[in-house]
Amino acid sequence: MIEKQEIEEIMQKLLKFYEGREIEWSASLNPFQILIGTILSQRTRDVMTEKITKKLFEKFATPEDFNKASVEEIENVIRGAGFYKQKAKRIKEIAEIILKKYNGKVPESREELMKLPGVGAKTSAITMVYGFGKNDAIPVDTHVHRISNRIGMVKTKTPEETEKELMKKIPRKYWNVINHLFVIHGQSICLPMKPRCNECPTKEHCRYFRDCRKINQKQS
DNA sequence: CTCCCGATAT
DNA sequence: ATATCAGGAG
Repeated sequence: MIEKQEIEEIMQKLLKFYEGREIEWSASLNPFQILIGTILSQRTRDVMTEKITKKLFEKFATPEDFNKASVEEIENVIRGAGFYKQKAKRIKEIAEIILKKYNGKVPESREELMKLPGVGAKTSAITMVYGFGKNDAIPVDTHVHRISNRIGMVKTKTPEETEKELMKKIPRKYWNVINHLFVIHGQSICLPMKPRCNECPTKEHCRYFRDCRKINQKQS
């Protein structure tokens, strides 16, 4: 298992490699929009998510807008995203809860966020990090889970375990960048089925690369 | 563990 | 044709 010192090196290499590719989508959105956009992104490719969130926020922008809209109206806009019926229903419920229980403001704690329907560990963490600019959580999505296991930073079965282990091993200064960094990495190089290990800036640290080499080269 | 669920990559 | 995608609830 890889320990802290080496993790520091890996993070620095990734930061340098992806320098200049900062987050642009969250900058223009408020916490409520980050929350809704993140729900839409669940198990949905982000090219699709981007298209849909843009359309959606042109029609409805505030909790009031969503609360007034019908579930069918929301469905019609977000159709194309995975699980769109569930998401439409949950988005409307969230808008109502935020209006009535939280006075129109997105709750600024993970516990409260996770009480909302459709908001679990990952979505609440994303909202804290990108919506409120906090670094008290590590958003673990499929990319963070896959990559941290491949490299050998953790050895875990579930994203929840991964977050717990990563919080022990990753210095806090990286907590609010690791998600974005690993998502870019996971979409461009550390692909799920056919990773481009030859192009990877972390290959000399990566257990997956090492073991994969030993057996044979299936690089592209 | 299953279900939600459409779009796209392989 | 199958695997996977910025997952979460029951």
